[in-house]
Amino acid sequence: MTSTPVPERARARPLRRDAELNRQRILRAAAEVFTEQGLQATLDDVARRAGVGVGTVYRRFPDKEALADALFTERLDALVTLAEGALADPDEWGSLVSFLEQAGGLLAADRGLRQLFMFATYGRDRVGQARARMQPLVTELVTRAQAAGVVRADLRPTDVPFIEFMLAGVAEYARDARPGVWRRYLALLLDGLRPARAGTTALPEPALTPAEMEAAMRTPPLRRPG
Amino acid sequence: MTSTPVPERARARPLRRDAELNRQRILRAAAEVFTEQGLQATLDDVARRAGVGVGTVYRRFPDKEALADALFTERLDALVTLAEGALADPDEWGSLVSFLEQAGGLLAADRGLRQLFMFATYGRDRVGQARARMQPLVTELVTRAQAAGVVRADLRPTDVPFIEFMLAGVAEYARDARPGVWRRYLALLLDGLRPARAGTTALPEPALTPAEMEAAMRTPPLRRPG
Amino acid sequence: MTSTPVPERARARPLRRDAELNRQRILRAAAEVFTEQGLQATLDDVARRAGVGVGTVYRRFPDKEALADALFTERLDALVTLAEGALADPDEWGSLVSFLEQAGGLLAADRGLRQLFMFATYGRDRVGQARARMQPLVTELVTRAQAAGVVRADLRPTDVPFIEFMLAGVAEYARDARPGVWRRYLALLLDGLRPARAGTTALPEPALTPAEMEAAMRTPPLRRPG
Amino acid sequence: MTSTPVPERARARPLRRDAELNRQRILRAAAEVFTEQGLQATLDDVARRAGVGVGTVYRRFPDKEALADALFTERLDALVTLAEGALADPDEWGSLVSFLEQAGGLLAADRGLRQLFMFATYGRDRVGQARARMQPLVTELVTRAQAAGVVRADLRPTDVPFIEFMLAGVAEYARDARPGVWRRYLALLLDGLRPARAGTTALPEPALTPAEMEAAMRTPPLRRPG
DNA sequence: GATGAATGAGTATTCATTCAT
DNA sequence: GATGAATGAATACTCATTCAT
Repeated sequence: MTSTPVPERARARPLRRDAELNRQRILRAAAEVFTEQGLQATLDDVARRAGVGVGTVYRRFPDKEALADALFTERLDALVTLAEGALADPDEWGSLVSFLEQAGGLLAADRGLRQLFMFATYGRDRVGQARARMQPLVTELVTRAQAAGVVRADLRPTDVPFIEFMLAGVAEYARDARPGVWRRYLALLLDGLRPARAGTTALPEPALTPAEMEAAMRTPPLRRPG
Repeated sequence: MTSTPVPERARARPLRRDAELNRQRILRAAAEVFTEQGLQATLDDVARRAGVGVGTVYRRFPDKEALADALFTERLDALVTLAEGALADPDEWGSLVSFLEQAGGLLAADRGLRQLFMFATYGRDRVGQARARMQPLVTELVTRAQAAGVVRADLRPTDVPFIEFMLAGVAEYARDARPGVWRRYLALLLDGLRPARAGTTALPEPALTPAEMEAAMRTPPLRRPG
Repeated sequence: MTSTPVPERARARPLRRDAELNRQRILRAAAEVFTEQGLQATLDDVARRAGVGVGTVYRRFPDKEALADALFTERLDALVTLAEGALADPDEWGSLVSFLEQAGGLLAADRGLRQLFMFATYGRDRVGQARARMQPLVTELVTRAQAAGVVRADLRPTDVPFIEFMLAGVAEYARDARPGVWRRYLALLLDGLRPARAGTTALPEPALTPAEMEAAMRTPPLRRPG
Repeated sequence: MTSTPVPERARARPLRRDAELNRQRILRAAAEVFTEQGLQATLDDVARRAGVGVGTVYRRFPDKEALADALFTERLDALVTLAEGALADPDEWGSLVSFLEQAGGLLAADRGLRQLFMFATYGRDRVGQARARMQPLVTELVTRAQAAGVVRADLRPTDVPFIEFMLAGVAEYARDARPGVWRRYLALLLDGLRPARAGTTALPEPALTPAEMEAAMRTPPLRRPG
């Protein structure tokens, strides 16, 4: 913070130290602002919170979408970390549960992220990449649990993100009335994840394939048609 | 007052024929447009689609909110009808399932309705009324199933709308990639609704009370949903 | 008030009994509505108050301006009547005073009329005709008083309407705070109208000629230039 | 804080040069446009005249009211200056006359200002402040003249603004036909202001108290002035 | 004739994005 | 590089006026 405030600047690409600093500031500000107000927050809001000019925001991120995108990526990175942590836990069932819980916690705390998930006009681009990194981890989490017989056999890795979407739906609706209820519904879902027993129905409709998952992400934002 | 100084004024609704027709056209158009684009659609869009001028839309509905409201009411009425139909079915489990399925179908088909549910700036007022009419029906549906021992004892009537919210979350995300997957997750949830067995966890976090449900509806939402 | 309120209807033109009735109703309604809300009142407001449809208003008056115009004329007719009454009074000073007072009272009671006077976008057309009828009366009032030596010699008949405009200005500003203050300023003006004494300045700037008065009335309403 | 990690941020107003220039341009344009068209002029009109985009106008002034307000303030400041100048003149009568004349000139030249005074939807807040600054000056002007015996004893300081309103009324009506006639009526009024003589009536109706003056300003005015 | 439904240009305001300093 | 000023298309809503019934 004190020394070498200005970068080495030898190679072309890497941002100057202070530029990178600004980038971080903006991302942090955007996270806060979007978390509080949702995605309709103004870029001026973000800039003000970050203590920079709007121009600076635009220098770092081509447009609002890109900023949301970057944020999205960051959050997904957090999810990846969570998944990695979960995998490190040898408890097949417990690790899955804890992953879903922590992911739910992230989603419940962040309105902007929920909007991105549910009505994303922004940010779908980078998701693919992040999801790609997630996928093997989640797959491992799921198959390992299935191998241990603690999770129903017809669960698919792509079901996991959808479980999160469901929790996001709950969290959004109850956001003020009772921010924590999503845990109730996670419990319900967890019971549904257990191995088949009497009365269990096989899951109809196959899960989305990874390719479909991709496609879902790329769905055009649905702006005005005319 | 005696000699008819004023011509025939007083027939309750003379030209109402075409006016009502237009009202229907507008509602139909709004349904389509909101379904496709969500609530950020312009009233001009609606008017264009209906083939009328904006002024006509405003003549019928004081503002955008009122239009969404009317639409919402219509849909919620449909839900009420669904619940009534379900109650008429003596099969305790089947009726609940069929209700959830049909409600899911409605939600899945209508992006505007989903937004209304989740990010609504509009229409929360009427939801209360509709929910009020729903509540006894849903309560009956749930308690009857519990009495018959086909549903877990700790399920509460206010859980039902949340199940719908979850399905809405799924439907929104997969809306183009695979509009029907929500059925897969309904199945998962249904398995979770079954009576407690080994491995079932008691639901943590109490369900929302009806009062909290009310409060959730009245939560000041975001201004623009996108 | 009781007999023959409606014209003989023999020739082609005169309105049907009920049509004329409607015309009166509309004028009465307009008077009320404009008095209360000023000229920005909607023609729908007027129609509603009159208990007729807007279409009827438009059948009787080509546009809003014409309606305001007609109203204006009506009021000016009242002024004419006032002037006639004043002339009947042999008291040269008293009659002038009483005319100004009554005219002031009319103006003070009617916001629409004040607006018409002060910012008229409407109604200037017919004023000419009414003013034409007024002029000889007012002229007589003034010259008679001058002949009797009770009014300053340089007062001109066209000054009279301007005295009204001034009172209108006062009345508008104090309309709620103290509706009656205009009388205070009328008194001030009356003192100014007295014959010249020591300290009296001759009036600079000639009064408007009748032709200029005409012109003032015809001043284009000053809408948007582009 | 030591090594300037952030580039020069903090110079109180860097580019303000051109911004301030634009602000001036906008105010000037608004003055013109409002003067010509009155307050119903569009902010687009103002922007067009100023040669800037509407957005720029909105960047400088939160809304139309604020712009009118700023303009109003400027003008009222001019009035205050006028009053100060008048007080500096030792001639008790002449200074009062010259103040009324100059104020009349301002009002006569500016249709927007007249509307603001008489039908203002805007700007009433600041008027209060300006009036507050004016009041002691005007009071001094009046009482000094009364002490010198050159003005009638029953004149009150709150009469002064009303004299202006009267002149505004005249000026508005004759604005095109003869912009200068208001001087004629000022002369008339001035004669009325002279000390009581034979034939002078005591002013009926007390003048407005300062509190009533305040109240008059706060009167909810008409929405659109035309 | 009367009615009130329909029309659409017009108004204030917002906000993503560009660009001169 | 950073700043924040400028831009203008877009949006919800109003109201004078026209016209089908």
